[in-house]
Amino acid sequence: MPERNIENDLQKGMQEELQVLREHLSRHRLKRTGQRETILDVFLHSKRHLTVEDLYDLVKHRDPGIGLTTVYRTMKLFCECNLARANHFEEGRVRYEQQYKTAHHDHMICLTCGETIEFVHPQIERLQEKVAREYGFRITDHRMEIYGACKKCQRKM
Amino acid sequence: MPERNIENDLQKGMQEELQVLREHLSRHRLKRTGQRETILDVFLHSKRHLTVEDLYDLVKHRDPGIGLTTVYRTMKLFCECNLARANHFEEGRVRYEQQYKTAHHDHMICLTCGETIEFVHPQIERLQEKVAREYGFRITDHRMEIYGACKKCQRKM
DNA sequence: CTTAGTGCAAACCGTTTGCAAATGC
DNA sequence: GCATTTGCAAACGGTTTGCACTAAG
Repeated sequence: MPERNIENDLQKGMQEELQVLREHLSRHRLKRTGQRETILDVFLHSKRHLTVEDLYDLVKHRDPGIGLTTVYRTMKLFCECNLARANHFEEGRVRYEQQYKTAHHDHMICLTCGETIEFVHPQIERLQEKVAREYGFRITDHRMEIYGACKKCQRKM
Repeated sequence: MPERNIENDLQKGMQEELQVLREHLSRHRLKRTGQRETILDVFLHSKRHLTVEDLYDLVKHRDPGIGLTTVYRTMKLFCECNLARANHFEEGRVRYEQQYKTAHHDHMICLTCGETIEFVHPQIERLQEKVAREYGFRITDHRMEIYGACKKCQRKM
């Protein structure tokens, strides 16, 4: 495994996520590899809602040897340890966002510029739970997306 | 264009949808074909949330000559005239549901048996509009999906 | 030294497209 | 007749898989 300055990582405040990953790996008798930690680092320092391609391009700057397949496999792994979350918006492909210690939120997606506004509305959350209860349904996950035009794009029209 | 018993169609109560289609076609100088009306008929008589493959299999019973491509193209056409609506749930592919004169609703999807419960909650709808307003966002569409285990499947566990 | 992970190329799967033949207008 | 539609096969784009090789434990 390539050298890694862990002190540096700690300073950047990512000790917890790195630890979550390492614990998950050892608990499942999986291996700690340079690729996995590099991808985690890139993922944690990037903005939200990235495609595997996006991530791959960023990762290549750091280590050009890492393959696209590894990024696919690693993002799936991150989902398993709840470091990432896969969003299937209304395009063909998946977009990942950070999940660890990130409060639940919903999305408002501008169809003109693509901007994604995150929001939470506790009352809506409560009502969702109430509806589920009425149907005897046990929630494991939910999503809400509002599509339309953001403030800026409305002005341009 | 193949023969078609329109009286029969009328009895089945689909005159309106058929008319919507025909009007859309003539308004856009498109052509009325047997395939399109057969697919519409199958679509209207089927249950909700069908894959293009599902539809294709059903259509083949009626007219084995119809190609998969035509079903793809036709479902897109139905979406344009608001007879159908495409749902991108958390699988790779699209599922279509009837849209004409169908009230807006959200989905509760059982991850065990795949059952889809439809529901509406006016208060949630109102709150969504309110949130959008707060951000100066103009809604064109929205979706809400709750994933989990339905009543039946919980009992089995 | 055993098992898991990697990178590459090939496979996959839902969907789209190019094209020649068929059909509606 | 002219433009649109059809069905087929081939292309496409995102994702997965098989495999020989490498590296972690």
